[in-house]
Amino acid sequence: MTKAEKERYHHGNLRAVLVRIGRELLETETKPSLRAVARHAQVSHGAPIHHFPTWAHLLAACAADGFRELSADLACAAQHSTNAEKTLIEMCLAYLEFAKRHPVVFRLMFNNNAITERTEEFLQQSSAAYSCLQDAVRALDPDMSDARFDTLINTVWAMLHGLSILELEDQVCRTATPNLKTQDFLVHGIGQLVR
Amino acid sequence: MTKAEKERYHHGNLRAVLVRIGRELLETETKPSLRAVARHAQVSHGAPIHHFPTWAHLLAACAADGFRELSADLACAAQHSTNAEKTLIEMCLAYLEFAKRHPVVFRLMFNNNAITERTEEFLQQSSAAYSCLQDAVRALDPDMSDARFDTLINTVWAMLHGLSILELEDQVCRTATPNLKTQDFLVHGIGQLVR
DNA sequence: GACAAAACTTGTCATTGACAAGATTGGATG
DNA sequence: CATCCAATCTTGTCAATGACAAGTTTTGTC
Repeated sequence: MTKAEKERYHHGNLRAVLVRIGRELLETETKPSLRAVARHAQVSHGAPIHHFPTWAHLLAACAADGFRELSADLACAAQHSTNAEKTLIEMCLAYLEFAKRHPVVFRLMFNNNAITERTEEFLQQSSAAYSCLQDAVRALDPDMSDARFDTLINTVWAMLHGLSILELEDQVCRTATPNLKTQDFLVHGIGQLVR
Repeated sequence: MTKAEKERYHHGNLRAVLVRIGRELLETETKPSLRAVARHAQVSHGAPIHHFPTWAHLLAACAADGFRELSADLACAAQHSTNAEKTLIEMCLAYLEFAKRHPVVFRLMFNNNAITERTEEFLQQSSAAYSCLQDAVRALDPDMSDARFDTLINTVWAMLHGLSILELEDQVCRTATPNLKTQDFLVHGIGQLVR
């Protein structure tokens, strides 16, 4: 049986479809809801409950899916670099790009006001993404002390995430002419931290 | 007429009370709502509408109130320092403390997923708070170039805000023993940026 | 081929945000 | 001081939502 387009009672793929549509509606609609997701998926309003007991669980799944995609982007950005510092910079730029490409889901992923259900899947995917960044920082100097590592990972991630939010909320300060790019601030800031 | 406890038809102070209760419910309840705020304020469910046309407007007012308080905290932190760098550090620590003290409102203030109504009051209070930080950065060297200023303000704010979020979401990495404090990371990071 | 579990539908309920119409109050004006 | 108007508040209503329950269809397993 092809899982493709058969109009059958058992959707067979509903969970993944709900997450995909959920992410779409989050980005495009002002008032996404479980029922709206169900309508777009062409199923009844009660169908999603078997995959997501509450709306919060679907949100957590959308966020987890975002982390999955982010991890992939980070891994992809890392694979073409020669030295460790360039790798880290590339990953940071990929992170920033992800934020700009999926603003709503990005905000959701890191907002514990919205993520009220910290699903197993959510925790797993979120820490997997963190691991990518941690590995890249550790690679700067495999022999660094624990204290140095803590300092680096926390300051780098803070800089990276903070600047992504600034960019997202359109609050990057630009008084100089010609304007400096957000990427410039990011590369400069990370560069200062890792030295 | 004392505006204090008179049980009267015209509340007289309702707008401020709604914001206060709104902020309280945001921090304590899992499912705050316009009607719940009205109940706690002992007014009918229709009363808030004359002060806040929609729930989003009340959220914006709560966020604006948060920015107001943040500005006060920043100003207070700044007034007892001698040199510009120490002043900036003190303000950063106050910012972090504010985030820890009001986690939900803090997340709200900087989350444009939730703030769908960018009220005049909200924009005003938010940029007022930014101004505090900008002034402190400018004071590091009143003669710095625009490019230098842009770089500093954006990296400092990114570090500060990013680390506050890390702390809030309990994702500060601590592998070293004894554990380093979040404040240590912050002071160290800011120190590296301003030199 | 039967049967149990999973997936989906339909129906229902309390709650919510938003709106409308009416009641009450305070203050400005004469 | 009397009047009147606008602001404030109440009550009632409606569609939409999340959550749940009960019933129906399908899948897969023995």
